[in-house]
Amino acid sequence: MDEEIRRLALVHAIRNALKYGKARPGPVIGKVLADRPDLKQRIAEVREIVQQVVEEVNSKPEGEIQRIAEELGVLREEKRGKEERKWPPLPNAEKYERIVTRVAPEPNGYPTLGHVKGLMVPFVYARRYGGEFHLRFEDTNPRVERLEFYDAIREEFLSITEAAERVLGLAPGRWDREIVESDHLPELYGYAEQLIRQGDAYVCTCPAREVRLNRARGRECPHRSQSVEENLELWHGMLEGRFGEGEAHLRLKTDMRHPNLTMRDPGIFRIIEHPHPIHGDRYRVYPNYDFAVSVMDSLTGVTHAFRSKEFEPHVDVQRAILEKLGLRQYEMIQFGRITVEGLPLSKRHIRPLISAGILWGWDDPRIPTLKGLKRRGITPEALVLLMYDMGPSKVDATVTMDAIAAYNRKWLDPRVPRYMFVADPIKAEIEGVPGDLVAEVRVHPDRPEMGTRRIEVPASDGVARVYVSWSDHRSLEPGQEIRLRGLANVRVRSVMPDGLALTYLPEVRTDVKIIHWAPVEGAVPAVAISPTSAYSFESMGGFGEPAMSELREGDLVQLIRFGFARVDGRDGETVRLIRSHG
RNA sequence: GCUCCGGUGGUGUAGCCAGGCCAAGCAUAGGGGCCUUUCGAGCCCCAGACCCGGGUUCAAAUCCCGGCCGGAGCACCA
Repeated sequence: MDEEIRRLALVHAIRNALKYGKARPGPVIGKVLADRPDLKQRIAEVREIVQQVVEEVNSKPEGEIQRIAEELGVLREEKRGKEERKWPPLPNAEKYERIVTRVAPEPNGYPTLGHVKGLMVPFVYARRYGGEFHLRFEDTNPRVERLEFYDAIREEFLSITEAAERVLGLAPGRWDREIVESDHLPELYGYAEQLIRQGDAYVCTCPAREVRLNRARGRECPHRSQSVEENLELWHGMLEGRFGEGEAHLRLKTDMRHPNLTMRDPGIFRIIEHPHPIHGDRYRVYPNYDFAVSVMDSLTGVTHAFRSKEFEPHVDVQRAILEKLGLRQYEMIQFGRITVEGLPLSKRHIRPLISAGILWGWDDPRIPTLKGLKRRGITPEALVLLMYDMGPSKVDATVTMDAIAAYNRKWLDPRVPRYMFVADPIKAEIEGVPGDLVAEVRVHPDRPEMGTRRIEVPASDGVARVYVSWSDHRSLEPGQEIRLRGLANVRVRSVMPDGLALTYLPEVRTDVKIIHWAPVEGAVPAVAISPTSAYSFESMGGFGEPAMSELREGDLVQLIRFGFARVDGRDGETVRLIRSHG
């Protein structure tokens, strides 16, 4: 037994010594105990043995340690995996035969980066557990919901789930079921009536201001003691239109002195006199969030419901509703929200910027709506990777545009074609060329299978003309040798304010400054728009190489020495590009 | 005010619930290098952190107590 401990200690001591030069007893004890938790009972013995072993190891010369390591087959410590730690197992997963998760957005606006977490978390878990995943529209406030948002959510969510399947290797298939909550209104009315009959809900006709005050002070109002008959009568009055909006609402009877404010007789149904995007004027009474979400989750078999953590105080309310209705309970899990540094994420911030004409619309590339990110050239794959790395954690996270760019670059770099785009072009004349020049460039430097492209630069009387960018132009000095990438080496003869005179050099050298260029003949006019903040952008005009005329809207490219960009469209001859990031 | 969460490198975070494979992981920004008739990309390397004080324990980023600082929620909205 002791021999076994000694051996284990030796392995870890050697490993520790290899890693840090000298072994320390503390970590070695830790590792021994991690391997053999049963030894915790005999901690004193273990300590002593480890102490001895570590001393022995440290007294040996390095070569000897190497030799022992080889003999024992001890390898250098490798990095350990951490993926599983970010996505911990679902609580009580074993209690359920089949895991069912859902994402439940309200169709009240265009989805943003914030929605990606709400979608990814339940989606990843459903797939991981081989369970079921639902998309449920929480459309119980017709005043703010619009039909176009249902479609926008479907569309954007689909591109995210598809990207997740590709990138994370999840089983394909978007959501297994789509549920529109408002289709279930009659059913929900039934549950409301059940609560009234049980004496667990009452119709309150106090003005909103008074209700608020009473809840804050823990005071009951007279309606609370109405009889079941009275409440049923009033409830039907609500449904039939005998009350106007704000004149009556149905409240759950719980405890007006409950320490959790949201638990003090919360409202569960209210009147909204506004046509519903799907049902028009058919209904005028709608459940509020707590009622709708808990009953629908329970009814549709959801086992693990995720929501962002500002709903935490509502857990009590929802559990109370389910309990009073005798409906099945399920796991409720909170996660932290995502914000993007320096960018407005909420509709109430974005909307005024659009009406003021500062933003071009909900797909403005400067804002983190999914439409905007897409237009900027941020791929759904990048968002999935980012969100997966962030995990389902409960802390609020602020994402920087830099981080989004880093993930996007990682995804895009090995895939997208390269083009040369010269911003703020300066005309350069190359003298002494032996004839027409031709550059044969790869579409992608590391992927020859993507093919090559010929760029021709015709010469007349020994002179060829190209554009180079202003930023390169101003850094050049007469006499300097540079290379026009893929084309030729040249020596700078003179630098004029609006031009450049170069001399052709026949030999190829790559240990000089290499710059990009575009031929004057056949150059494609282009403009690159760089988002700089939610309120501003920078626009740079220039010329691209001839092949850029074939680019179509939506194409993603890397503009050499300029950055990644997405083709936004075309204004006549001019290609309009949006620079995603560097 | 009440209730609930948090404080980990310059920045954003993982780890904490179940103390020991943590002399603390990842990303970003920074520094250095490599690649080259192709890059501002990529690849490699470096540097850098557990809010403070006390306690429990063989062992604390992790548990407990106190302090300081920050955030969120408190609708007939979701």
